[in-house]
Amino acid sequence: MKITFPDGLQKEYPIGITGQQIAESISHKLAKDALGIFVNDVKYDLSTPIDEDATVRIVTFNDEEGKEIFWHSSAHLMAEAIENLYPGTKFGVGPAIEQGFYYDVDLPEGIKLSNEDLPKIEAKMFELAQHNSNFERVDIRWEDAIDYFKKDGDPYKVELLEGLKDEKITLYKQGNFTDLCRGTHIPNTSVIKAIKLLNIAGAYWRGDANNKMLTRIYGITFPKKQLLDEFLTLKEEAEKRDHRKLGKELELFMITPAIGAGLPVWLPKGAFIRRKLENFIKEELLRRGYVEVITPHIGNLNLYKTSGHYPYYSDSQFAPIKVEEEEYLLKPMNCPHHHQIYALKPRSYKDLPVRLAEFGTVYRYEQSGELTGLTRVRGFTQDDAHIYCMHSQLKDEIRNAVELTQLVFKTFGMEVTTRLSFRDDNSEKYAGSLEMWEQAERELTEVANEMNLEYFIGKGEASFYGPKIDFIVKDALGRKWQLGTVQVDYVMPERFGLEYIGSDNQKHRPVIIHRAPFGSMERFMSILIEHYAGNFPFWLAPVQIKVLPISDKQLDFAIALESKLKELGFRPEIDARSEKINRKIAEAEQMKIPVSVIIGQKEVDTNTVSLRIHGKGDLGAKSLNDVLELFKNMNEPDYKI
RNA sequence: GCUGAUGUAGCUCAGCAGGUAGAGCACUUCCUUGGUAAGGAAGAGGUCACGGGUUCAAGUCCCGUCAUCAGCUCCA
Repeated sequence: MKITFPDGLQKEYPIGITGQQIAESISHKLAKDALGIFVNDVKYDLSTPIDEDATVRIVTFNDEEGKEIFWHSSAHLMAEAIENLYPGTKFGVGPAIEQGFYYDVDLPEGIKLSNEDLPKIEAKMFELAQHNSNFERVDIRWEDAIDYFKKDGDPYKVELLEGLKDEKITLYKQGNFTDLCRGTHIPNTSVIKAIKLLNIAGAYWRGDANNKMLTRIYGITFPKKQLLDEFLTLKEEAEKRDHRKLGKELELFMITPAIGAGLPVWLPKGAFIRRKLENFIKEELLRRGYVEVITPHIGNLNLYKTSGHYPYYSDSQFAPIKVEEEEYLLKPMNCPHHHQIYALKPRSYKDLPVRLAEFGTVYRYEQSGELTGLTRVRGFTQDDAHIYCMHSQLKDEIRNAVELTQLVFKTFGMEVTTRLSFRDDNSEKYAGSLEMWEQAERELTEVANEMNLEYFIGKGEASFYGPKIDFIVKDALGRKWQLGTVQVDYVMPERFGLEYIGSDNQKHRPVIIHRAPFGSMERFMSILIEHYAGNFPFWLAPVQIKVLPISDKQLDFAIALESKLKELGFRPEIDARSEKINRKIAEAEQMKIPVSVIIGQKEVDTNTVSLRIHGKGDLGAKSLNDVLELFKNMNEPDYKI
């Protein structure tokens, strides 16, 4: 039979040859590194015979799919180790994830694991890996599988099987451990050379908060010790970028229980950066025909009953405040307030689109276990706007909003993924008619396609009033967060009875776009801090230039320079202490200040300054004029070092 | 909210067989005026998260609360 390789090369092989044998026929190294094989794009074990002409692709740890197989098999190995150490453990699911794997386990009565137990499990895994156990695939009848796991006393596997009635059931066995698994797996445990269990946490069975909480153990493995070391180094580096750590070190923000959990307080330096971001967006809004409005932080509860936010999200809002028989809600959203502004007076089609923008602070009662730094908080400010337009204008307005969001990510050089967030089949979750939804989803998709956006579809990720385009970024620790969003809304215009007079002199419903390019200022800042690792570019840095006289003799010159820089609109700071220059430099570098200018007697005599750029080091003496010109250039958002 | 872990000086952390706290950095004062990542000395600084309990005695053991961290659930 004919086997075709990814490079187009074809070779003749006997029927029934396995992936492992094909690998061997190519090279010894490939045979050693091979973890699985794709046969006509279907994942096969290396030991499975191939019995017809096919296109194949052998995967190793260098391929994403190879890693997935490797880590999935590692999860089985961990399960084997756990069963060995804690007999009677019941097993849930144990998949590979982006970085490693986990297994959800239900430990025997009375046994609780903590991080201290992880090395013990690691050691057992390592020992079992050395046994060179093969992963054996067992095809089995559904009834027999049920029997097996019933006898084994594993209710979770039985429950999983209930959902697989009409499918082909396979078990995989390595050493003394057998698991219900669709595969595929690495040929042998011996390729797992480096093992690190990372952490341990609770996870509800099947992700349902009503179910029992199982113990989830996360780990990662590699075919080489060196790869593990690299992974751990990278992880350490990532932890240094954590915005909570940098926020404290650089004095950007604080969060204190004295004020309240999840209620961040901006310190002068953090507040400065945030204002810079706001001003950046404000200029864009002006250019794009938005007008700014300001609305209060609380509003009559009826407003939120009308919008549906109150009933829908009642358990994630702060309780209403009662004042003189009226109830008020700390606003969880800005939209209803903006709708009132739209509804203030009759609107003509000639006035549309009306684009109302506000940096609106909203308050949501997030579950205590959810709060993290600036990324998930109870009070935050959205760079919010609502665009009221005619249906004929909708797609252009969506495009404009998406472009603005893209401009943000481009300016800061952030990597984003784009998600079209659509409804799912649970109609109870959503307001409005199915036709409205289909239309809105179609329109969003059309714009996304016309703009050549690379996107994926998130079913069930829509808001209750409409679908959206969300922009998602990863933080330093690899967790995903939604930042910018553009949402189409046919529901709120109905609920608030919004209208405009068309050219036909009839009343019509406008469509609303909700959009926020940054999303939440707090969350955006958290990502921005991590993105720059605290090394803010010149135009954003709260302190741009550290003026460092070498001794008191240059103090006057330094003070004069500082005032001049201030006059020119820069943000300098002088270090006039009687400390050695090394010390002053060390501290300026540690505070990640973009530029230091060092002034010794040489500089005073020649009217120059010695320039030092953060991360680049000493650039030597420069004339004052050259330096000022450089600073002027650096002060632009698009300046690249 | 749930599971688990953690909470000691402004920061980073040590102390834990229960016998009323310690380091480095930061801070204050003094000395030093030094050319590209931390000069020296002295001093000051703590209701050991908070509230109960056990004990002759609690930072240390037990219970509760709050907060933080990891993950789950949720996220307009």
